[in-house]
Amino acid sequence: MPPTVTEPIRKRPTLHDVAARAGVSKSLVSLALRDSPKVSAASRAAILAAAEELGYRPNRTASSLVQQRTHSIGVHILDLHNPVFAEILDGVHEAARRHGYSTLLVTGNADRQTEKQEITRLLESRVEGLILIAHRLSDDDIAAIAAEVPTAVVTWQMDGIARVDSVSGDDRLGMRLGVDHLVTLGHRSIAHLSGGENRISHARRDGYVEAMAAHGLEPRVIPGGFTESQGYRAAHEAASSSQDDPPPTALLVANDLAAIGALAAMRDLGLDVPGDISIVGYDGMRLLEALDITTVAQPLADMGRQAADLLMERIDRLDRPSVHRRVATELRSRGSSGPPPSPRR
Amino acid sequence: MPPTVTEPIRKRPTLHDVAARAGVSKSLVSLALRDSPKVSAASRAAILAAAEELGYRPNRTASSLVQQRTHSIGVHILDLHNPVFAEILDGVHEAARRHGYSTLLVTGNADRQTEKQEITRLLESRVEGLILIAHRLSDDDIAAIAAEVPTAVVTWQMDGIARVDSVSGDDRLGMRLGVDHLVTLGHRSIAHLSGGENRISHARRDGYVEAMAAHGLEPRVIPGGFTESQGYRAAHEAASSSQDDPPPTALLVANDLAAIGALAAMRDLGLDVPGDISIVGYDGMRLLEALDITTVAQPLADMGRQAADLLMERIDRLDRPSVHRRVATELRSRGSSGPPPSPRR
DNA sequence: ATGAAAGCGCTAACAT
DNA sequence: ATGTTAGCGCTTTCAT
Repeated sequence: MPPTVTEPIRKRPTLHDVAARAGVSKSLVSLALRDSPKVSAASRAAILAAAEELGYRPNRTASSLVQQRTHSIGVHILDLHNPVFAEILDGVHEAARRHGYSTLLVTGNADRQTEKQEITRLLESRVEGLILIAHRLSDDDIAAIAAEVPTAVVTWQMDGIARVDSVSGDDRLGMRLGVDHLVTLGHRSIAHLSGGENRISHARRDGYVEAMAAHGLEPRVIPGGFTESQGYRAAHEAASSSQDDPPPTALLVANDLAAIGALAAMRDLGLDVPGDISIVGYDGMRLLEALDITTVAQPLADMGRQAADLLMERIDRLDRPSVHRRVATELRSRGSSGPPPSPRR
Repeated sequence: MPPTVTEPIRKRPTLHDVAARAGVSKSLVSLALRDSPKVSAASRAAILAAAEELGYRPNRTASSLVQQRTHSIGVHILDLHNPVFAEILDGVHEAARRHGYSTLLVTGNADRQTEKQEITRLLESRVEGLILIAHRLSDDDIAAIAAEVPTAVVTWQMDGIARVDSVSGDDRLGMRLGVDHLVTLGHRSIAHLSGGENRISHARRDGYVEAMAAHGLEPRVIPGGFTESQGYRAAHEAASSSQDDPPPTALLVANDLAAIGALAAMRDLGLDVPGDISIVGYDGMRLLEALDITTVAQPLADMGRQAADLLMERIDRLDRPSVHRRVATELRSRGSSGPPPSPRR
């Protein structure tokens, strides 16, 4: 059992208090605490002791104010419930730490209004750069933000906006990989469960339609979304055939989370995966390995790392031209995809 | 295509600049911007216009410094990869917003060292309160932190530490519910895949052992962890029988993520769930509904909400006695649990 | 090696 | 209703 602390939380000691106790000036304390070499060993020892005894804790708001630097970057995540974003964030954290920056993490939870508010908060906190891990803002919004602070966007390619860099996979190519995989397995009736009305979903949908056309196949897009439940509903709809419209033999889903939902729907419909119907997701989140679901994978942590690296570069050199980094997308074949059922009914 | 901004990022305008442009004093601008009633309509209009034209953005570090308040709380999350924590966080966010606080979100990603550093950062940023959504700190660490700032702990009951409140489910009861569920289905050989060496895992393990004893059954604990891969390994070990040690007919797993891994292991071993073996998770995260896995559920968002509410209360009344809130735990029966295979071999 | 003084951008107490 | 003034806690010249 730890000692029960009962004194009231007193006003925190300041540099002034430490200085008084160590019998030196404020300036010297400041230097000593930041390991300046021009402090004598004796003073340093006295100062460190005094700080320790008082439980001194530097005040970042004060130091940020005078330094005109916060040493922090803001990170906006679209939706913390999607593990994909946590994986991207790992890379961001790693790179930010490496560069000596701390991160201010916020989320709009997929609500555009909240998203803007949270970003405003970051700007008021004077972050030195901003990383948007997926977002719902318009190009104008982004341009306005980037006019205030260097910005890097992950999961979407940004072009022609000053001071904005971006990192993304190739969504069209990715969908092509997915379609090719299924066609190679023998599928011809492949439906796409879309991710809803946003840019990424549109790109993936377009990629799907193109790839189907390239194989001379008829596309079929079922409106869906990026969550398990939306995937569930869309998959349910896709697989419940009407008599004049036989169900597809494969579902290419807009993202991994929705693919999990799709799998659930097949189970509830009593369909075997991949025996009756194949399912392919998109993003490559870790969890899908355990779930044995085929997916079009992106190097998530690496995307975050690259975005943070680009941002740091830009903070140092504000007017470098915008760059976009395209990362490799690859198909990871697992147990949720296989040949179509042999007797087509 | 948005207008391409090319001017360099100039020094941000301050209150002083706005005041000069509007032809009034700094103080009046400050008042106007914060909707004080003692500003004339004319001045207010002029000030708002000037601020707009200059693209004025208040500086929170400055305002925090002078107000001696940050209007923010710190939130530490053990592991952003576990969707359980995102659900708890929803509740925290909701309550914090309601009380007019913003949140500073950090994660140690299950690394004790990083965890301490991140919390230190929060303290230096002068958060007015701290919420720990699972943690690996000692009671002494917590006591030291709480001596600086009001603290609320989620998922673990804290007792006897001044200025620390907590919200948790009843892990022993929860495990009892899990065991009872399986026993009622007819299971007698129920193994527990533990969550590793931490307090929560220990409590859940103890609860399991007690519940088994209450039914006169032999407990069997397999060391595991809180991740999918650890669940996978532990389940694999549990279900691969040696000849003198028949495999259990049910696995009661330390948390949901590990239960997903356990399910994967059964699939890879060619075992049917629940035909050959039943699986029950713990936490009640949303995703498990789609995956149709039985789990011992806690009201996650509500736990976060209550923790934030307690924290706000304590910020207002520092010396209120510590309180612990216990939330209801319930079994959600789904498709991963059923009767044991009839011919026991 | 150390200290005095100025000031970061803002708010608040006080004056008018 | 508006302006003046004095800091908040810190870093950073500039002296000594």
